Amino acid sequence: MSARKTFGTQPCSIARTLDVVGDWWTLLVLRDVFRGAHRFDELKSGLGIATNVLTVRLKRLTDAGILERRAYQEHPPRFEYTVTAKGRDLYPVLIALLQWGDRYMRDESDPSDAPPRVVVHDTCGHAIQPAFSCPHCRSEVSAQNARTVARADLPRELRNARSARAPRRNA
Amino acid sequence: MSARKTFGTQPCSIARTLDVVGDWWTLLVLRDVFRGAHRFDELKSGLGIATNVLTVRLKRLTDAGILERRAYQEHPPRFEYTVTAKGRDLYPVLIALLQWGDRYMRDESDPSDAPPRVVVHDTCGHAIQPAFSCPHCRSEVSAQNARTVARADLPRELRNARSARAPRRNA
DNA sequence: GCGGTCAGTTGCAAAAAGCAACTCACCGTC
DNA sequence: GACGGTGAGTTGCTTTTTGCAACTGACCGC
Repeated sequence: MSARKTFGTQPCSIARTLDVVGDWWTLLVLRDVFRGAHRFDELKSGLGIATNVLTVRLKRLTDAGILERRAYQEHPPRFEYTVTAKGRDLYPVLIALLQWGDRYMRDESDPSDAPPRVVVHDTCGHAIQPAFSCPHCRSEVSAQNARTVARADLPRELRNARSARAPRRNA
Repeated sequence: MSARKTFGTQPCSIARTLDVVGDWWTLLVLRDVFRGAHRFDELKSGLGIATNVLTVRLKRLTDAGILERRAYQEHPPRFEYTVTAKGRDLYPVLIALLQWGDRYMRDESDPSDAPPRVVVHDTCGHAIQPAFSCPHCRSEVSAQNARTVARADLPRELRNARSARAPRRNA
């Protein structure tokens, strides 16, 4: 019947997020917007994506409030796409994918196949490898020392994470 | 012609990673394996995924070295799927998706729609919201204060990030 | 020997993706 | 002032992928 199921109704934030950005192209479109490609044609030629697919992706992303579509001239109408605050907050997802790919998806037989992109932290000016860390004890968080549990299973006094506060305007 | 393009040939770690885990189902399968679902049937009924699609996804993930397929009994042959070290390192991707969904994908009109899962850090025992931080200056990394640049564009003395060292066996 | 469980396979219909060609409104230029 | 080029798509057609349902095959308990 349907060629895709919706995950949006699942009571799980991962499923709901994937419902919006979980397909092959969407995150790559976002990656290029982060890198400064804002126009339809830039995205098209940079990604090698079919125009009809790009049209649909851009519409979905703007409908979801992740991108913003703005006319930068009127005659003829021309548009540019920029990330909203909501879209900016997807940056960690891209960083996480980047780091995993850097570690595992390189061609080991090709010595020239170094990761071509590095993350630069403006605050301190260094090329870095950001890592998830615990705001409480500041040590690194990985699948080895963390797990997710149903909120209901947590002892009441440990439910101190204000998970999902209202969308922040800045930072 | 083809209904999907391969990103694996792009010289970009994000693209290469999405080539493996970038579709609608793969990361959800992985999520459930992290949560302790290891058998075909558990995954099937937990996800509501079609069996043929699950078969293909599990095969892709084991071929990619992200999951491991092990017979847990011989007669009749029964298998279980567990994450490898490579698969475990995808945990940050799921965390990143979880946190974004917690912030943006809740139903604001439904007060009972709290995020049902929280991350617990075994090391300190607290429910936490892990954040990407810079190992150098320890401040939070976001799209606001970081960007990716082509490695070649970096001043030589700042190329101090050993990005993508060989796969670690532990931690 | 009957129903139940596990781990799939097979077959078919519907949706999505790829590709190529086309549109429409302008803009610069020869 | 016709000619080519650019930006942002739309349309049409074909190939893949997904969803769904039904079926298989080996065993197990009763």
